[in-house]
Amino acid sequence: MSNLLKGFPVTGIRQLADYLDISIGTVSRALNGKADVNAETRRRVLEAAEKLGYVPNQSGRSLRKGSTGVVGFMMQTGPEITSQGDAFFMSVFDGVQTVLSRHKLDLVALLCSSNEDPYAYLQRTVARGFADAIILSATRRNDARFELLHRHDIPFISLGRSLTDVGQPWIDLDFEGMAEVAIKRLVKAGHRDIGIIWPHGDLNLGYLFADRCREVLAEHGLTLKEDHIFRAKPSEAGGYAVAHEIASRSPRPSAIVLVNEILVTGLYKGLEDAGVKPGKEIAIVGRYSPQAQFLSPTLTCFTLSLRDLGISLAEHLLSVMPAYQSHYVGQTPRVIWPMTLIEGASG
Amino acid sequence: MSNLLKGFPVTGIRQLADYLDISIGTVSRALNGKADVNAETRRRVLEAAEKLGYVPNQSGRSLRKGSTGVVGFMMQTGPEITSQGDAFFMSVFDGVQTVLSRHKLDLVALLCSSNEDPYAYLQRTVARGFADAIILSATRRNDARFELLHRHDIPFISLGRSLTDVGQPWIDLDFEGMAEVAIKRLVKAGHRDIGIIWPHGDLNLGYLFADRCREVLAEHGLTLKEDHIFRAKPSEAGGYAVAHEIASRSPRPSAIVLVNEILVTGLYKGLEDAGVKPGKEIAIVGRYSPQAQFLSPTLTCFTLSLRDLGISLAEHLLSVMPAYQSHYVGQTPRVIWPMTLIEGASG
DNA sequence: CATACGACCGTAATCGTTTTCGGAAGCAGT
DNA sequence: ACTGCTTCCGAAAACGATTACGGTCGTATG
Repeated sequence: MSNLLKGFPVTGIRQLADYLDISIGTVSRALNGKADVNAETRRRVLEAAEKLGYVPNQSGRSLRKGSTGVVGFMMQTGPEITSQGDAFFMSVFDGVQTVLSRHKLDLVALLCSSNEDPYAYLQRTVARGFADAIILSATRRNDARFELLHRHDIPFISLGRSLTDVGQPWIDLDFEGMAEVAIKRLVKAGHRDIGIIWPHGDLNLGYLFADRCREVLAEHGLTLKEDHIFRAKPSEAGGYAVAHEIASRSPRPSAIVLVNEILVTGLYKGLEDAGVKPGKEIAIVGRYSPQAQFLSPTLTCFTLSLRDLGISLAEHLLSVMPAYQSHYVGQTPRVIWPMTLIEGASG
Repeated sequence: MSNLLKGFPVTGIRQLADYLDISIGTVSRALNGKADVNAETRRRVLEAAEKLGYVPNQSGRSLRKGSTGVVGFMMQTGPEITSQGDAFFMSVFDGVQTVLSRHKLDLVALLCSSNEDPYAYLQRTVARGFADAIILSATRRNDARFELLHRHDIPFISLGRSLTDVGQPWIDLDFEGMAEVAIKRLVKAGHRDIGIIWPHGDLNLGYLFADRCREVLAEHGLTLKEDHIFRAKPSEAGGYAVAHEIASRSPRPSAIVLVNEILVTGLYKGLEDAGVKPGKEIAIVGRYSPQAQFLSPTLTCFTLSLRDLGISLAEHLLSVMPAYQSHYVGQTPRVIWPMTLIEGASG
């Protein structure tokens, strides 16, 4: 009762029940909108809860229910790890959340530090019962995390395909379509020797992209030379470094296509410093990013609505969460997300 | 027992205890490193837990203990919200985590969507008992979140000062020092009419920075003209837009100082498009960001180690968490984080 | 031999919810 | 008056962990 006097938030359903002089069962039912509770009683409970600032304890609730009401978005921290910048994820998060909040779900980012194994991290968090569902990013060529979540029967969706397939939904950007459009455009412009920048590590998108590039080039009787496949760290500095490699290769490719959005800034500068003018002596086609539009010459790039991507991720995730699949129980959704070309002066 | 046969992770302490044929109490004590358990027994428990992949359920544990073992980093999502560049948060997170993981604490990002009130969001998450401690960012001039957390007696630290003071620790970048060094440098170079770009919204750092600029200018017999204080949205596009305002003002300031790191890209481009060459017809001093180093002329800017900042945040946070203040119980830490000048060609 | 003590472990209470089950009361129909 | 049905609510059993408490050994001490 002391809390009540101090105007403090009430700390348990017990206190609230005592205050109203009814049982905790009824209070719980009233709060959760169950059927068999008198309208007047419900009103009193709701009113008192509001007045006293009562909020159910999440631990107790999720212990009993076996679900937590939170969705985790797993990502790796560290400057050199993530292939995307803050802005990328912030926008996607925002989309995810607008959907989740309609279902009273909360989104948290599960931050796996750069010196911890992602698989072990994920194992720990799912075993702890932290989240009801998970969104994966930075999908690897073969991604053991898929199997882990599948074994634990945790609903999840991944941003990105993998060779590992456990029947889960995924959404992936259309890197193959991008490869096709980009290569055809460059070939049409007369380029015969096109290089690509391979994204770092073992991300699956690298393979998808490179393979499709090869195919399209082959359709035009061209090949992707092995030494015109460049590796770069996913950072501005990585772009700068790889620029010098590109510039010094002989023969030098006349055009470069890349899927990473943040290293293009460094790439431009590096090429300029090496005396190879982007857009004039070497064509560049890349991905849109907020700063890409301020490069000169303007970057020819592929763009998409990140917020819409987030919305779609959340909706498809909900469709595989048993407790939430209200609308949609069709095929496991696998979406290849289209990107649109912004024609710039760079290629 | 069925789970055991399938090689599945064990799902409760009960199963583990049955498997070992000892009581759950002993298992718990063994796992938590309590004193009165036989060394051999402890070894068996640890081994079995490892083998069977047992991890304590977080809900049960935190219900009993009253703490969750997670630290929340609150941030707002949405493309236009975050005023930081690229991998700002990723780097800070990484630093925070290296410290927290040593104490078996996990970091999660609490993502407040752009269409939810931050105060309400925070209220909800603390009431749910989600995190043991909180790190706040995007500190406002007057920040009610401080009072909220203080009322609920939740340990927290903020990245950024506020006029609201409830005795909590904070760490803030040395915007005043930056103002001082930047202004003095520009004055020394002959500038007499210096303008600034005000960061968006009601962030406290805007006031701190502007006030100190005024003071330092006054020391040199100069003033900060009202119409040379420019407002811009914290984005590349915002920088582009404000560039035209700056270019068309008459008289036009001969130098600009700004604290936001991401709008400088747009600013450069905007000024160029308006025919005012950065570094030649107008000096610019700003903040370092990964892409700033690739501007030309190179940006004169202030930099810091984001990872170290994260480490410091975590350490100071621990020092106000009763269960963790092993080392440090001195004064409430308030740190003004120094930044170092990188001399560029822009000003 | 009796006692005390330390080492180890099992029992059971506890944390705050949700939910099942059954009971009480009221009402209608026979 | 008896039965059956609704409507509402209370009692109590979970959920999975931690921990206070007490009990059972063996061993040392007098």
